[in-house]
Amino acid sequence: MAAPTHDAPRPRKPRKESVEIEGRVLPVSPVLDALFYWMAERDAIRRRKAAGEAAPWTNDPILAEYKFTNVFRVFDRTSQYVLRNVINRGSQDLYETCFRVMLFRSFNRISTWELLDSELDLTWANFNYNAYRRVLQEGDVDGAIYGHAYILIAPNAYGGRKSYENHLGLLQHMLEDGLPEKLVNAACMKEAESIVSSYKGMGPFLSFQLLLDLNMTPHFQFSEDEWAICGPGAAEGLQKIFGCGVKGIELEVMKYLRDTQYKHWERLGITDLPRLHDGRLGIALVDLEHSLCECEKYARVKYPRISGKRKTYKRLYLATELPLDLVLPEKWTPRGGTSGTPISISHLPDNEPLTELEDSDPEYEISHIVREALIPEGGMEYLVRWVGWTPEWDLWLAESELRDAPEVLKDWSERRNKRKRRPKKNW
DNA sequence: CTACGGCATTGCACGGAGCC
DNA sequence: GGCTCCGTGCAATGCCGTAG
Repeated sequence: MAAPTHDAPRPRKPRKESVEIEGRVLPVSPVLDALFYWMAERDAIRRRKAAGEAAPWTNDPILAEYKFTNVFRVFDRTSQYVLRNVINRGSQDLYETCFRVMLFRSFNRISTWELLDSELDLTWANFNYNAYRRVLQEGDVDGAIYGHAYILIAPNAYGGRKSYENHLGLLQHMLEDGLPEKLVNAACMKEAESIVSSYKGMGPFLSFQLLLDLNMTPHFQFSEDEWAICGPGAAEGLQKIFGCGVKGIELEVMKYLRDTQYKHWERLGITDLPRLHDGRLGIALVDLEHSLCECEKYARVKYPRISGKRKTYKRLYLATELPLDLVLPEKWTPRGGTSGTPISISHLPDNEPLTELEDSDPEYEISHIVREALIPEGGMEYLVRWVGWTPEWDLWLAESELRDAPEVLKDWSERRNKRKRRPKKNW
């Protein structure tokens, strides 16, 4: 059987590992190992590039071919820009810093920021709705005001006709409402998120992303290892690992992954751990959330048969011409000790092994066939549903592997024939 | 009353088709 | 080969309808 893609050797049966989280027994797919492997290799690529090594920086065909963000959000291109040009430049006053960060993320596009910066004095003290509106109106000639990292919704509640007018209105309203001060007084990021989410147009996910940016400023020291919003991409990634049983307990499952990370690094023989800097090995909760989303894209290519909402991933990797010169918020770096670093890997390695389901029942029972497909080598493969397992555990099996279950094949061919007759009504 | 699903809406990058 | 046109997809949110 030829393996034309990066498809891993296919297990003949569903994997028997499972974990118990929040009282739920969740089966574990190969994407679990892919997650830890992806995080280690993606961050190793970053460090190889930063060290000035020549391309290619990886032997992994998928990481070489497709574009993925960093394990650590702060190293992504736009975050680096925000840190250098939005946060570190200009007044460090609470309202001014927050204003600049919120203005940037309103459009999330470097060229828009630079347009505004070239025309206006980007301070809250001198903010003028109409002046900003005019500049954006002129910048809108090619329709390129918004970046594409997140889909930004123009809240109609702010009286404008164009999206950017509504976003300017939202920004002005948040500042006039004293949002920076409210956030500084919030006890934790979760509380801050509920404050930001109370504004129309700011959902939990966008609020969380904004708070991560604000947390790079000197004014905030929210822990990024205690709480996170599990975005849609990360939730999808979790489902590819643990099945649909993760619904509703995403945060707890992410905490489980954070707490057991050292066990997984060791189990997989990964010694070159991802690191924010040399004083801090491993990943925090927010990095995990970020990585789960990317790993889900990786899994679309590597495990196309583990189904998800989206089937393909097309963004190709293009090597950047500029050498990497990455910066971190000053307060994050470990000069003179560990205090002040927001990411605390305080969770000790947890040596509890994955709970193995008893091997007493090694045979998996086929419930029914879901689909069939001709394979290039000739012959037929069947997508098989297992008794007691959800659709994401469906496996493609060759005809020969179904020899022990002739009644399943018979049932399938009967149902298929019935279905084939139906569309004829249209003729 | 809440919770949840489905759908509309949003801006724009990307990639393929079709044209010169 | 280079250009435009157009469809698709995205780390989202709001709203409305239905189920409980």
